[in-house]
Amino acid sequence: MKKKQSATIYDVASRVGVSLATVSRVVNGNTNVRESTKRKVLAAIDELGYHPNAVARGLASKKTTTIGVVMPDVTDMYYSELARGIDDVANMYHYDVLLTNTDEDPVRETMAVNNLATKQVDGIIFMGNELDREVLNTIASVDAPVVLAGFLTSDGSLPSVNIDYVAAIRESTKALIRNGHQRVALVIGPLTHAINKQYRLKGYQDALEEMGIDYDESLVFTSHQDYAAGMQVAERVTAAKATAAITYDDEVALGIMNYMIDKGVKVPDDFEVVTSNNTKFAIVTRPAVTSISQPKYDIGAVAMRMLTKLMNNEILEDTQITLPHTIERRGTTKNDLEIKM
Amino acid sequence: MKKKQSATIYDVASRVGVSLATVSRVVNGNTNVRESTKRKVLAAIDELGYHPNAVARGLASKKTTTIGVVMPDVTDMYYSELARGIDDVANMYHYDVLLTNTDEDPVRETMAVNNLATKQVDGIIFMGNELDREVLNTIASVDAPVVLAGFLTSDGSLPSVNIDYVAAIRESTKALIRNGHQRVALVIGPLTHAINKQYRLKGYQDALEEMGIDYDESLVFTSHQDYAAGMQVAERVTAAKATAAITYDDEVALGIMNYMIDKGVKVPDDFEVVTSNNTKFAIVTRPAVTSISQPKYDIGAVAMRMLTKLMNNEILEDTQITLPHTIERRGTTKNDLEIKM
DNA sequence: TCAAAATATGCAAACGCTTACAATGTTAAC
DNA sequence: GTTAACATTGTAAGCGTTTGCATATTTTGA
Repeated sequence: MKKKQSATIYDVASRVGVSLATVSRVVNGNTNVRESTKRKVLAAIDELGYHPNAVARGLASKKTTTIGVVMPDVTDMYYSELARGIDDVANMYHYDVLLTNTDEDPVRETMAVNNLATKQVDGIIFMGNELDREVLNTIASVDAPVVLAGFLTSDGSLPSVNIDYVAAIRESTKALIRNGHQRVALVIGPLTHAINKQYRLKGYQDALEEMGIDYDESLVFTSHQDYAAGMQVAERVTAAKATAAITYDDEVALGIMNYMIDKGVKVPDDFEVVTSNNTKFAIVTRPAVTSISQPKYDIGAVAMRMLTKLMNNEILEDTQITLPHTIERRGTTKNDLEIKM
Repeated sequence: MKKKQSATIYDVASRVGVSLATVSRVVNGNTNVRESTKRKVLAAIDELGYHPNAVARGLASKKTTTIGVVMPDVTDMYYSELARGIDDVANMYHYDVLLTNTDEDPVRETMAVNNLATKQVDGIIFMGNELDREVLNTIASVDAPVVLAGFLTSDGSLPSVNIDYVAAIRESTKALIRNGHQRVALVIGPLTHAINKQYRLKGYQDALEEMGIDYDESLVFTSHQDYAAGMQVAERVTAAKATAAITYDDEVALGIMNYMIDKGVKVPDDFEVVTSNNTKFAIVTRPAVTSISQPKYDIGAVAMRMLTKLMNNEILEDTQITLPHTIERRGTTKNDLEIKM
């Protein structure tokens, strides 16, 4: 049933009348091969339809030209855009990508990393919201470089690429306050996550302080990262008498916005919304959602580029990379929304 | 810098005082091992932190427990949901997933398949809209089973899982016609693709015929699979004096809907829209979009399940699987939209 | 108690390639 | 014509497993 067993390096060697080593050299682009024999080898390779076996190659060379990507969920726009950036530059450097969804479950994250180690990946890119202690240990025990994309640990012990979350949230919060809001809700993920507590919340608090508004804990909400959760939190936001909200996730923002619209609250006239990820979700609604614009594709791409260097044992001049962000003003904020840094 | 070289099967064998073969047997769950030695081996494995090297294993056993997934774009909701279904059942059967984005470029699709063959994947799941001749040849030359998810070839030469596109489009078209529309636009992909010409267009034509309406070619539009393209085609749809549209892609549907809304056309009062994929995009807008509901996750899951059987050399009783679809009635169609089969 | 049957274990040959190192062939300067 | 220096090619030892076959070792039945 199956096609004929593909030729091995031995087949082409014997056909040309040279040794395995020579064939291996031409396959790997080694320069020390006479032009004429190189041509003959190439011809034989072509005739036999020889394709080097990557597994054997990996065993012999200890390099698999494969990297692992562990992410919460491919189905989440934010992560899939990062993944696309990763994949594109991975291909550029001839790496393949082994993808794993974890739903942010530390157990599955640990298993994923271990599994990738077993498969001898040359490197790993890790996405999520927080690094569980156990996962961190696992990562540390793995003999492959790891870089974080789109989040970071509080101690910066692992290379990562992100935007300046503190500044991004600070700017948007201030812009909202300048728009006349005294009660701006902040909807983020669990405060047990460094990215939420030390960065997003920090940016929010900084803005309040700069604008001379007292911090009110009851305006900070925790929500899951999906549309339904947004709808739910919207009720609490309303109860807290907030007149504007900043969210960390686009789907959550849409949930909030639609809750308002469905309740007859005018957006942006009576309620303004700013979200954080600027995925396609932010532009397909009416009104479209004002958002912090993260260079998602680039975050993935840069993370992958860092990883190639690490895999190549190059020294990174900077392990904590911060990419620039902007604010995309759209219909969920009043036209006079003023963005100042 | 790097952690100590991990232990090999040899290390645990010598520690316990047994041969490689025995260790290999316990690792692989072979039953022919005395309970007492099995315990000792397991203990040694634990102490040494031994993890079998999947690459070596792959070389020796000719099985990599890895499958390849080639898809147009992870960033596309439709495909990423299929991918999630694939990934989940792949994990269930202990397979890892090698992911490749092709943007539907036949050249990249060919490269992807060849590359996966090189990496010795045990099977491949292919997504897209059409199989180019060259790609088809490449697939045929690969020594690994392939199953198509979410599309099919006209000759059914490859296993695949889909919904009944003809029926789905026929039903929605008829429902729209019953709602009083004489000019229903059909927005699909290139007619060079079997899935568009032989299935979607067919369903549309069948509906017209059954409802006694003449087929008007000028109501059939071709569009790229994204939001901006939807906006563009909307203009042509308007010019053609269509009063309703059926689209093959949710982003396209949103583009059309927003174009209408922006032009002051009331949806659904003056224009009705039905889309095909029922992704999150269809529910986050106001109005939410009526859609054919495909079991996307299941399509991926079932495709993967088929693949496991194929990889296991089991016989498939049915190679062309059709999963049931429904119609999700939402705000872009009038409430009295009547769905009949 | 012993041979035969059933279980456990070991041996060693693959698997297909990379890569030091050794060997051979060429070239060029004198 | 030599020989040193360089370019080209070959040898063979791994890489870490799996697995068919041979060799113990234990169990079973009479």
